[in-house]
Amino acid sequence: MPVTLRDVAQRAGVSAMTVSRVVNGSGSVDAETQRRVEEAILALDYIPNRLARSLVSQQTRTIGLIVPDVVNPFFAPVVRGAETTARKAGYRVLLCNSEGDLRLEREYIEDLVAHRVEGLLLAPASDRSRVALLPLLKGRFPLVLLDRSLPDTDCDHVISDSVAGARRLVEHLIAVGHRRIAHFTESDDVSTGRDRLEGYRQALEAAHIPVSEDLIFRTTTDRIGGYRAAQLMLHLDPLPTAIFTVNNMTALGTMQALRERGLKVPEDIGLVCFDDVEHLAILSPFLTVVDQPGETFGTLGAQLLFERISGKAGNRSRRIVLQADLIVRQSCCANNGVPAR
Amino acid sequence: MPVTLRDVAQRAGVSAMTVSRVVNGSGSVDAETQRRVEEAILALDYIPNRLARSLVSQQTRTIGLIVPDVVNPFFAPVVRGAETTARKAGYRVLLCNSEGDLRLEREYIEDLVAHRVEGLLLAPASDRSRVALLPLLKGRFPLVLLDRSLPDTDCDHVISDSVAGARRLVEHLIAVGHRRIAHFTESDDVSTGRDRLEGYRQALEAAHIPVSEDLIFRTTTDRIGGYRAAQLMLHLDPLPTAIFTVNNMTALGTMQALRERGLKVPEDIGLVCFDDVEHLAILSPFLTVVDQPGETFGTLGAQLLFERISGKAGNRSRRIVLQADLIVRQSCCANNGVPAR
DNA sequence: TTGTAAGCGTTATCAC
DNA sequence: GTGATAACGCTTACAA
Repeated sequence: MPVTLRDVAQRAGVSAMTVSRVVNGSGSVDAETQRRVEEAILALDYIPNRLARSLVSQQTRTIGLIVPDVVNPFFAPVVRGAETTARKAGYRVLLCNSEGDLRLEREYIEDLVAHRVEGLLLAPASDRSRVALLPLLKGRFPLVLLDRSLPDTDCDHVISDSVAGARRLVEHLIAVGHRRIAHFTESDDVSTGRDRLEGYRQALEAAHIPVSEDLIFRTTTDRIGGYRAAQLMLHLDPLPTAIFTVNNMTALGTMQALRERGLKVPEDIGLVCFDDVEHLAILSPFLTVVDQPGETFGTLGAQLLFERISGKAGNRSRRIVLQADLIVRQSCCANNGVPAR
Repeated sequence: MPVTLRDVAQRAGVSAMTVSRVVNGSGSVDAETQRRVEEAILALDYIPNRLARSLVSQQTRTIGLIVPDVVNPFFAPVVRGAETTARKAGYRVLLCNSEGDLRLEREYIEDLVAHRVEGLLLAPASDRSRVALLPLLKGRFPLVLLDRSLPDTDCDHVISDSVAGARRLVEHLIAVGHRRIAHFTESDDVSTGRDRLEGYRQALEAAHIPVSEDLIFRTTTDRIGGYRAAQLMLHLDPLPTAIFTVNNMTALGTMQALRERGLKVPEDIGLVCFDDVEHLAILSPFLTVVDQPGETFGTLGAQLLFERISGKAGNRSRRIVLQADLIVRQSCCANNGVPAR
């Protein structure tokens, strides 16, 4: 139903090829002919069919970007960074929300490949995302992993140093006097979760504080997960004096549960987490966090990807580890002393 | 370079058509042949080229969704609602971030049309978005506007009742004793801004409070905008006792400026806004807001669009106006009395 | 049940 | 400077 090249050609009294040349500014066209063609294009509101174009040119100038949650304040800047970089390179981005769901993620991956995107940026839902990537890996499809790495998977990465970040966060808690520190983490099949748990252990061990499995709660990395973990934790006696949650949303849910119990942060219990909570610091400038440079994840990820796409990347896979910055605010009793338990 | 139907056909020792039939489950294929073809598909990791498919079938089963800011807590659920509904209908969504930029928005519109999306959901950047839509409107292209309407534009809409919402918000302020109420709004070419200003006026006039242009500040609807408007407002003497901001991000920026001046909400000054601030209420349960049902915007918008696409919609354009709910918290001195000025 | 031919809308190539 | 032709990967229509 839409207007095609032929329609324009017919109206301008020329061949399809001439119209194509005018549209693409390729080849040379007589000035008068060009004028007639342009007139026809405008009159008919002709917009070239990219499907056909891509089919023949064998390039879509499109990349895919899959994240577990566009809405999460951490991923939002990642998306922005990737999109900006892609635009500058003349590429568009197909953005997909996997909702952390493996099946949905797999569907999106196939979908994007079916669309013949030239590369894929993926923040995988979990280690098990690997299965869906196997065919791509085998075919050396341009692929860059963001935020989370995959075991036994040799491909480009942009991640941050979760071990060091978590360690510093917990060291900070210890430095201000905490010794009974709970950790809310996710199931064992997400690299960031594993690494942050490792950082937690390292910090405790370095301070000769025994690591108690009773203080480690497995949960989902959303608000509900934080809420549930906190509820479980509240049964402990004595209560921990501080909590380290695996990410921002988990911290929010935790806050909610603590609030409902009448516990105040940081007076009654300390709270720190990974990922800053954009905007939130303005309303409640107290959560001490490890802030990851989201936009940089997107920017660098896209850059790596374009190097792959253009074949400039070589055979070895690159691994970029970004620094995660500690932002100390007041959520851990740094100023008021640790509650006695 | 990717594997094609022919490659599979060759490997399975059949014609391309047979492979096509197996892939699509259309026509009838001998069980043994089918097995061989499936084996070949698996062995080669064949994924059908959707570009080619769409080109011949003349349908992409794809819709476009353009919002000014995926990250904004209001639009996030809109996106989710639209995506879920689309998926159920067997469609995928191309999600684009216009950043409120008219040029970018226009590029995305053309891009999506070039992609031959079958319909478009658009939360327009401003009244001037209309220009880019003219060709679509003329061609009766399936289009549904979200959140914001466009002047002199006859097409399907899902908006909320900004006039009534704003009126109720300001009536509430008045009811608890405020009379000197500032309003931070956007430039005049966004329908929601206009409507909320209108609601503000109506509420004041109904209470026989003169509308003072000095109390109305035009700004951008992001955090920076709120911050700047608040800084200007702080020069007023006497200060207003309450502020009504056009949306959530503006309120955040306003908070920031007030905080820097040592003004507390709601003790020193009241603050209410449109749009709830997801998650935020947990940390700081005090902002009184008009909450718009974001997800419903997306869901209904997509439904309207699919009715258009399938031709079930008829000629007249539909206009859905959603109720905007007042959520009273404690940001307007309801409990503590209005500061004397 | 299976294969052949034509064509979707565009561009690359090579004549004219 | 311009146009015919083939091809991109696939499906519809028809033939065997």
